[in-house]
Amino acid sequence: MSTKPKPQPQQNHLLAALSPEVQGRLFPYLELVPLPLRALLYESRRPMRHVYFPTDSIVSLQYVMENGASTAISVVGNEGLLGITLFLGGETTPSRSLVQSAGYAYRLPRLRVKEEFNRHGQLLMLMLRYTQALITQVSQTAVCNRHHSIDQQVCRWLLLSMDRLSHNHLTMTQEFIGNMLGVRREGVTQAALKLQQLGVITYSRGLIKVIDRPKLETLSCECYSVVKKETDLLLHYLPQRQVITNTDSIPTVTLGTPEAVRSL
Amino acid sequence: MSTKPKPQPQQNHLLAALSPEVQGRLFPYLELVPLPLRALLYESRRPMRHVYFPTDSIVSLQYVMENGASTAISVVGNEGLLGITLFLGGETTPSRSLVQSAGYAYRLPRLRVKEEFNRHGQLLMLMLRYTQALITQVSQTAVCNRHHSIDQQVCRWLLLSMDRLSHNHLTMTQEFIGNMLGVRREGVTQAALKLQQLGVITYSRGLIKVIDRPKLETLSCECYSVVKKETDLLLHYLPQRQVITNTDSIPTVTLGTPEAVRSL
DNA sequence: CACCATCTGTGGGCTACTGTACCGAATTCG
DNA sequence: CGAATTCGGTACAGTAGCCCACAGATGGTG
Repeated sequence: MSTKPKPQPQQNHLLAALSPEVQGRLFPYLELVPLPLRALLYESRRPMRHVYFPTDSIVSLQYVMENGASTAISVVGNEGLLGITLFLGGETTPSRSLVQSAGYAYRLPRLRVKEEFNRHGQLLMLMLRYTQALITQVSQTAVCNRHHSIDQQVCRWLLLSMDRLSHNHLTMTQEFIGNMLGVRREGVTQAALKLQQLGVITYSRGLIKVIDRPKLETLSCECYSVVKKETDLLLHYLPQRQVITNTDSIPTVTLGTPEAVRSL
Repeated sequence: MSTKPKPQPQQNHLLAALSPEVQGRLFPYLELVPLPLRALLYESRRPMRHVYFPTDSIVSLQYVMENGASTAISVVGNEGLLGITLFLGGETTPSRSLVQSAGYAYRLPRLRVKEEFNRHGQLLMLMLRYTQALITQVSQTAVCNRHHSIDQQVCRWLLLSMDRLSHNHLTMTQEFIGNMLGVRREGVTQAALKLQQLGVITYSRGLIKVIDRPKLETLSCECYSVVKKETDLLLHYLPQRQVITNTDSIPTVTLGTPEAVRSL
């Protein structure tokens, strides 16, 4: 606890893009929470209490069917937020939010979001833009599920996950990837074997290292680049974008409550 | 042209849900446009000029891949609108909008939408709610593409389309349904044959009649009902919902310009 | 060190869907 | 009316992914 640097709100692109004025209003209410692997941020059809802004964690939106099979419909990292439902007006969703890569997130109580939302300023605009990027991702998942091979989908998944981390390795088992893509573990094994033989990745017991990222991109289907480009377009050229320069200038308030998060 | 009743703005659920005040501001700018079968409202990645509110037409959001294969990612009828991008802030999308069932829509120039949007009132709220319903539909398409059989998906498609019409027949060929679902025409033929043998539908040369709707629902996967329930929840219990009583009390202004719409 | 749980690799049989090809029936159009 | 086009039905071989079962490998734990 003493060695690791504490994540800063600005590591989340959306929070970073807010003007100092809005940051000043909101940041005092931000609460830093650790997101352990496989924690559930939201259960499906349950009311949500916070909006989460990941700093170094990755969270998947996942739909679980009546028979228990599941599919991830999108991936959210420090480029986005969880809980769009709260400002879209629905309160709940059919999907749930599952932590796919452990890390931290800042969260904001529902009430604060709505309050800021009603000022109709930057936060609204940002959230709406992000919503569109998310829709693109969900759409492309639908397309990919229909038309592309498991091999291609594994590539897409690795790339999407990598983009949301600052290093070239992922901690996830083939079984887990299978759950996310909605395919069998054996299918993922076959895909992983091929990628390893091609010298694109190496892996062992849940630790995947990406060696040749450019090649990984060529092996993926177009779905990855469509999502990537669209997300960059919508979120990377934001007004007021702040680069993280001095990491200790902004006060963060409460330290996390793990047990509040962990529900499975 | 003389016999058919002219569609009224209130046939669109979203327009109908607006208060008289907002209606008074917006309706003078509504333009009625006919949407012929297979017209393209928006081409992918092209700027949009209007938001469309279908009255009795159905429009599909469709993604076309580099190799020409396509998949519909959602269906929009009089419960919704086309052009969410315009208020989400993105201006364009990777998907295109294709008329799936001919009819009419009212459209509003981009500028008017933004103007009304900036008032941060009902229209914003409505659009956001609809956006969430749309996300649900796209998500469920992704799930369905992954896990369900062509038979089930055809059922889902028929039901989603039926819900957006006021009668029990659909005008679409098996080839067309194949394009929408992203499967071969032959697969749709097999599914249609089964449904006909079960006495659920009859069809001939692009005209499908649904005879036993309850049975159709049981044959569909859960994806249909998830979308249906979520949409009802979000949009059917809207504040200020107006029932259409007198159809000629509200003035509509301009008559449509077909050639402006037809781009394929 | 021995054990155990977890993770990964492999094989056989099965099914749904694909690609291709062809044909008849219905409808439209010159 | 005859030709052309569209729509729907059928057949067959090929394959990707599924279900099931089992086995080897790795790493943590008592």
